[in-house]
Amino acid sequence: MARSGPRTFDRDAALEAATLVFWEHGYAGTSISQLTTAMNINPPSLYAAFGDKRALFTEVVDRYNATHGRFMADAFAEETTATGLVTRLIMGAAEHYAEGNHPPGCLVIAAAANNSPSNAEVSIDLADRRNANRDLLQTRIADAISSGELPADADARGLATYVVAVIQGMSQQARDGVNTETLKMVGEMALRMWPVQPVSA
Amino acid sequence: MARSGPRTFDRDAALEAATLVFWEHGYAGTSISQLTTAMNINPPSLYAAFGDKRALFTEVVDRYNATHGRFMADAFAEETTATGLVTRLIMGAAEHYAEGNHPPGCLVIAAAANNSPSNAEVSIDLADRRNANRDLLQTRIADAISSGELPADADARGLATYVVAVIQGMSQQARDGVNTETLKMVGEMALRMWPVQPVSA
DNA sequence: AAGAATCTGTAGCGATCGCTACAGATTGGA
DNA sequence: TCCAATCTGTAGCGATCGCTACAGATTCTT
Repeated sequence: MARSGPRTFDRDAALEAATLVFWEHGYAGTSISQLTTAMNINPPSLYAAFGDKRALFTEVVDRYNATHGRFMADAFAEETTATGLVTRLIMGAAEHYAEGNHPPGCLVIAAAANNSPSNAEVSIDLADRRNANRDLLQTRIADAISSGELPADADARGLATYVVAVIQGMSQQARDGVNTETLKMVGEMALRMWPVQPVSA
Repeated sequence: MARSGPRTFDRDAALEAATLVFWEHGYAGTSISQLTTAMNINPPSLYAAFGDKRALFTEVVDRYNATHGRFMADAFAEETTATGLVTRLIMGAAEHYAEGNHPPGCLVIAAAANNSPSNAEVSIDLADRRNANRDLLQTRIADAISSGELPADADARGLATYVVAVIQGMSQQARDGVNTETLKMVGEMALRMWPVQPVSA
């Protein structure tokens, strides 16, 4: 491998490799040694290209949201009704969380679950992102209530928290080995309590 | 503190202190130093009384199930119908997961979410316990289907996985700051899709 | 009364952690 | 052509990790 001149490793491929390791083991369960082995670079290259472990992790989370977890942002961007959005979020989780060609579940939910006090900021960052998603969903549901799409007595916060809880539970079940078929069944059951049923295509 | 003779620290109180630290930070996020500070003993006392970090963690999990998480075992032991059992499990989670006088959520769900390969057995142990709970619930639901309590076309595995996913999601939401009132709302929504509604007392 | 057993505190072990100093070596610009 | 800039590899830093050797000191048994 070259020892000078333009960077010779594929930064994007290295970042994807780091994503898989953090996704499986979490921030606290992943060492620099594991990362450099997976990324096929040495520590000084990791630090030169990414900053430090925490900066790399932040970039990994951004990348995850732009790739593997993109179905959520797409659902928010493309669905115009709360019912369509929620259906797509839940069934998207069912479809993606146990695909088998990457670690199961969701990185944003799982990767900072256990941290020491010295790494608390990592956990807080991911909690903030999850809560921002729930708040966005709550806003969409509140809009649907205001527009008459959902019943006036529906509770936006409760519904948003329920949907997020179901998705987070599906992530955990996927990590516990549950397959896509069962996750889809869970998704369908979860949607049975939705105030209005989506029109079948 | 005495330096000989009968053990002078309260083993049970020390174990409870360790439970709280593992519950909040998880196995990988908790150091021996944090444990000995919380338990108010020195490392040799910890090792003499509990074995090693992993053995202590196993004992902590047993203690958690016998105390804070006891509502689940009680529900299995005392409810005679699947509908009563599921209602009690979900509403018990809502009631207990955000009490405020201990870390939020469920230790069995959260405390081994991130581990390095060298600690994989810790994660496997907790996953096995969670899956054993889901399997037990599936058995109870299957029995209810056989006995006619639930419709013949109900899917025991799907229902059990749904219930466990909801409980796990509620644990994660509690850890993300959601309060008991909202968790109860989520529990009630989750139960709306149950094949039969419980008779109100 | 004395000694064995036991519990505890102090100090520190070897290993691993996140990270970096420094040198090798290539590329590109002056 | 030469030198600055940059990337990389090797070796290893200080700190922290899980854990323990050893000594202090009390209790209990003989």
